[in-house]
Amino acid sequence: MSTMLAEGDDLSGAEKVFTFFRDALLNGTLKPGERLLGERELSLRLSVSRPLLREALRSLAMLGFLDIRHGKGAYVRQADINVLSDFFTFSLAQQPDILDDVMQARIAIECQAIRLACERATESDLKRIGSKLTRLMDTLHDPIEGGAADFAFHQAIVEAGHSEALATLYGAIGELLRRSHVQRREVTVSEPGIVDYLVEAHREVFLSIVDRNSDAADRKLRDHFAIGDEFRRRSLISAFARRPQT
Amino acid sequence: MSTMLAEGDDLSGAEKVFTFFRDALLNGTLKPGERLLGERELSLRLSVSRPLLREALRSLAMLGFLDIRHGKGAYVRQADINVLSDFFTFSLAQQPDILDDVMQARIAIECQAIRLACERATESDLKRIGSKLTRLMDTLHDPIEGGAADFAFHQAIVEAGHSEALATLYGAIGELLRRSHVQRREVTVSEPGIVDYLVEAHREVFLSIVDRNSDAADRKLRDHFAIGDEFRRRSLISAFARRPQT
DNA sequence: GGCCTTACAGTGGTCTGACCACTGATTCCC
DNA sequence: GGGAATCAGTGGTCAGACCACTGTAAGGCC
Repeated sequence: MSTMLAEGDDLSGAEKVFTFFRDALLNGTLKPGERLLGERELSLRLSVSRPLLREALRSLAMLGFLDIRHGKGAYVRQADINVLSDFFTFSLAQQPDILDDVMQARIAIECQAIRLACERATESDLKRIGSKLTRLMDTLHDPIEGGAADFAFHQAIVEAGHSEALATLYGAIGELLRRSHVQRREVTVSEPGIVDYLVEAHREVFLSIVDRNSDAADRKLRDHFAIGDEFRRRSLISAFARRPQT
Repeated sequence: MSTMLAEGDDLSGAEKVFTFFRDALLNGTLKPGERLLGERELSLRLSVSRPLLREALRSLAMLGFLDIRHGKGAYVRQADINVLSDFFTFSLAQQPDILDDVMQARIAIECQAIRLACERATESDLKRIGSKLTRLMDTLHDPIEGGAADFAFHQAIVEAGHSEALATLYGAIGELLRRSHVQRREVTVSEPGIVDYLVEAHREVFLSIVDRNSDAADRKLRDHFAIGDEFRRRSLISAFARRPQT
């Protein structure tokens, strides 16, 4: 209680409230699951009106840091990654050429995660990755299912890295990746040799992890991305080449 | 029977307003730069009170979609990726022992960025990185200045990668990184050989970029991080070893 | 006595109407 | 003509009231 003291008054009201909660969340005064005081009580302590307090609270809720339930109260929530996905998806609507760039982030995260996975993956991690690989092989000719399986495979690798930070970042761009995955499959599914390649590439990546060989795994994964680009490029070319004939 | 409602219309007031604007932004009814009607006018049109409208507006502003200026009005803004930085700082800081883990994300981003930098860096990029290197060498014995210079060097590399997504993610963890940088310098500054090592390691990384050798740059950087860890570990050991003697 | 219903207190949800503070342009005085 | 005072429009803030939802405790029915 006594920790709630007014310090800098230079900020505007809403900013002041927002900052107060941000700091409280950052330095651990407020922990996930905890329940906030009532709005009336809080507005008194922070010396702001209830509507103003609500503006700040609502904003925090919108960002996923609070869960406000009618008739019960406001609860601190572990930040929700879904907000990030929404945000990415949203800003993509205004800036479509960012997708290639997101791919760079994806490579960065996965290549580091796979290194960690080589050190940290448990038996059940490996088993999970393996099962995704099986699923991938079973759905090779279905763009939608296949794309999903592909994504699941890569996601399992990231999880096997057991790094919260990497998983968080990956989750943030996950929605965008999921979308592009299916699209890409649709484009390349008819490309000759693609099926064999897909199986082989993913299998090699998987085996590198089982081998616990970080450098090899990194390299295989990097190659996989590069060759994927190449297939897509080729497929685009042939698509345009076919067009005049039809 | 009235309890059975199709999802969609049962939104509460604030949600309704928020959704209204979100849709307007998504389908292009509202374009960046455009000015919104006044709050009083808007609250009339949407049949909600001004405080309620403000809750929604403030939330949108917090997400970076609006720019509200006192005495002027609210303007639609191009979605700003930078709010992600705040978000990450929040969501990562909530998890206690995340700092070591953030380091993994840092390695992931920098190693990919340096690969891109080898391909994309301009002359002025290289010049900028070089100047940071000089600054780093001039501040070797000052933990605070030295830590800042160290961070600036690495940041310059990421920027030289010219990837919006990577730079954004790096900025997102930047705040957490900055905190640990100075700390680490304070711990290791007394370690024998550290000064020579720091100069040499950074110089090698820099030269690899100038050489446009992606693989080498990646490797050098990775080594640099690994050895930094080693120094810190050794320094911790000797710190504990000394304690009983004093 | 046990279960269902009801009433109540606490909480978020919303509204009204007022006043303050900032911005920009207009007007007025020098 | 130039600078300062003025004013209208806008967001910023406030107080107090009432509504709607939730969980619980008191009460009534079986």
